[in-house]
Amino acid sequence: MAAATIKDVAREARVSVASVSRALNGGGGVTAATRERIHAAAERLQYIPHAAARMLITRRTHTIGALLPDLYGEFFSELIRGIDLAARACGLHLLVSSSHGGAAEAAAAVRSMQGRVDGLLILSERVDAAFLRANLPKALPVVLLNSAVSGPAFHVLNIDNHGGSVAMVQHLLRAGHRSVALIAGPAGNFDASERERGYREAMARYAPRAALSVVAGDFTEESGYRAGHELLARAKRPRAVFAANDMMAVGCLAAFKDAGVRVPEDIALAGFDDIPIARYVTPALSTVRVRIADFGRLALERLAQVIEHPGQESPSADTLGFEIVVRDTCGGIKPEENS
Amino acid sequence: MAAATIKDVAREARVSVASVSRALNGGGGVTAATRERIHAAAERLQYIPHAAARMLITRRTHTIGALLPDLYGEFFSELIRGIDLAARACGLHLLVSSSHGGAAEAAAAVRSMQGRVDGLLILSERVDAAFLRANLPKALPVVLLNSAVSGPAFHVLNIDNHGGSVAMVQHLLRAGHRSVALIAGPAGNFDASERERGYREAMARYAPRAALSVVAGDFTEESGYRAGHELLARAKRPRAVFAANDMMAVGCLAAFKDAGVRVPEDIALAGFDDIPIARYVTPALSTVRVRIADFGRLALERLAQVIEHPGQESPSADTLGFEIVVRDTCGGIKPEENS
DNA sequence: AGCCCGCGTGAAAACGTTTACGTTGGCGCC
DNA sequence: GGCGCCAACGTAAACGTTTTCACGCGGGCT
Repeated sequence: MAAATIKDVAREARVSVASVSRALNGGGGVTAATRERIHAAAERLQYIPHAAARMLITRRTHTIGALLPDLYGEFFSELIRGIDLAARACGLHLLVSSSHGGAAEAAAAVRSMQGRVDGLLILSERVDAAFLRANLPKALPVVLLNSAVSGPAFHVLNIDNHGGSVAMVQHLLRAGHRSVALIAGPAGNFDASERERGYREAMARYAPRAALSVVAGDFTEESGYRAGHELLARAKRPRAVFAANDMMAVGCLAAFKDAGVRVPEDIALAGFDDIPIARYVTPALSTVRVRIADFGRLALERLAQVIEHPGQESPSADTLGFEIVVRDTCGGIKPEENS
Repeated sequence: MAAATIKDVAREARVSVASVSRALNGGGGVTAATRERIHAAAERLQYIPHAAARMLITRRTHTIGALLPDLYGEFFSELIRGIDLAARACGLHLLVSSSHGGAAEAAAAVRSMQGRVDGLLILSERVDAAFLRANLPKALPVVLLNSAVSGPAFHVLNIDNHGGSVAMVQHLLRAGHRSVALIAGPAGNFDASERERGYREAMARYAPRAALSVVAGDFTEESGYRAGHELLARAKRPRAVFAANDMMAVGCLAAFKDAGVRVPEDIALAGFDDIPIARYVTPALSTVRVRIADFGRLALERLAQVIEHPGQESPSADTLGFEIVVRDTCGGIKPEENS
């Protein structure tokens, strides 16, 4: 017993396939009685329209693709969660594809998604304007996440990396820490470079005489752990450390603990993102909160809009706000937690 | 300029569409010279076969669907990561759908994936044998993850929840802790109940005189935090706590810290899963390691096999092994970490 | 009473592939 | 030199929808 087709339903309901299609999709053009009969027949036969056939004629897949980096850590978990929730709400399916190391892999991923999706959500360091123009059909709606690509050609949704960094560094300085070091993110990563820019700018503005101190990281806990040890080994330890994301902050915290350095008494620490575990490490991590799931939701909703009204929406670059969340690792005055 | 179709390529290469199809897909039936010409034409036109049209005739989507619970926490992040990696390796796309609260939602999700996927990976408490028989076409390959469904009807891949629990409880007892409490997972969850079963069995076997002590949780950090406080409030505190997953263990650890209870000196603690952050909390969390990404990979590879050889593979229930990872929270003798 | 309009319905084209089946041409074999 | 066979290639059907168009028919208008 192969799956029932629209023809079977038509025969069962003693109407033409056209009427079946109309009854099931478009509201109009069918008498209430026949619609009833058709629905009953469809029900009886457990009819489910063949998605591919529909895509073929409709040119709509009701699917959006998400191009992501290696899905490591809670950031992406939350991001996908937000996207997926919103997608379900919009009646869209979600096709994910991650871990394209090089531009070539990313290009392959984009190409293989061609025709399977109505639009693309892209979060990738490898992707710039040239890449997009080379690999994407003009018509395919795209929303870029945390991308350096700017200008009026593409829809972009960013986290306020720069603003968040400035605010956090400022907060650390205000809390009385004279020297603030940065554990930077991977080179070439947009978020990382923006956060570093914020750090440098805030230091220049609010602590112009303090020495800058930057140690490399790659957004993983392990790199944060290594960076923590590296900072401790330096001739003059900083009084505070700002990690460019929470995972590195968590790794760094572990390094400090291993070395017997107290946080925040000996060294203060802050992260970026406010991933769920941030509040459960000890001491609880002060961080720059960005509502990651909301970020994903917003991105998808924006994409859905663009898909719905193609060309109509003029490309815009939105930026998602942040909050400074003061917990236990950054020392100084601590207002009550704003949950 | 709409996308190029196979006809355009045929015209450009001065052959029929059939030859184009043969040249690009099947190896045989075309002269080397014409194949060359066709490839050149396809290249020139940037031809990408229309996925839907191909699906329609081929009845293969080259896509697998993953039905998951609410994607909260690192467990799912890792799981999806493993699945996605393996999918790419197999040349398959990944359609994810999460957060089906009730059976009705799950059914809707399954139905809407009908025809869009060649097979399904299902990890859901709501799904049992009856559900599957009611909502799935017989022909659709399925691999069940961590499912109570057994018997020869379905392919199942499980984590050794029971074995891991027994081993960890045994380890805690061997380390000298006389009383071990359990922070249980959500009711109705298969992993949760199996882990609880393991706890009870191990206690009965290795500490038959010790009182059992179980407090409810739901696999989130927050529930672990609450459970931690609840345990401390009890008349007689346990000497060790076994949390049914790492997230709850992390939450519980935070609760103990907040209450000034030292781990492991005052109370030992262990978790389950070995999510990435487990080693970065302080003290580092002892836990039952299951290689989550591998779990996802294995599941996908199994599904790919079933898809490739339909009906041929006889349903089997595999169980993934575990390791006890002794870090700092469980006290007692601590061998060097086996990374 | 005739006309036209609109509504419900059916027939058929179209979407872009794959593939079964013919058709050609060239070549070896008798 | 004719016969048949095989390889290369073309023709057309098929996949399951949606949608356009035509058709018939009833009723309100002039």
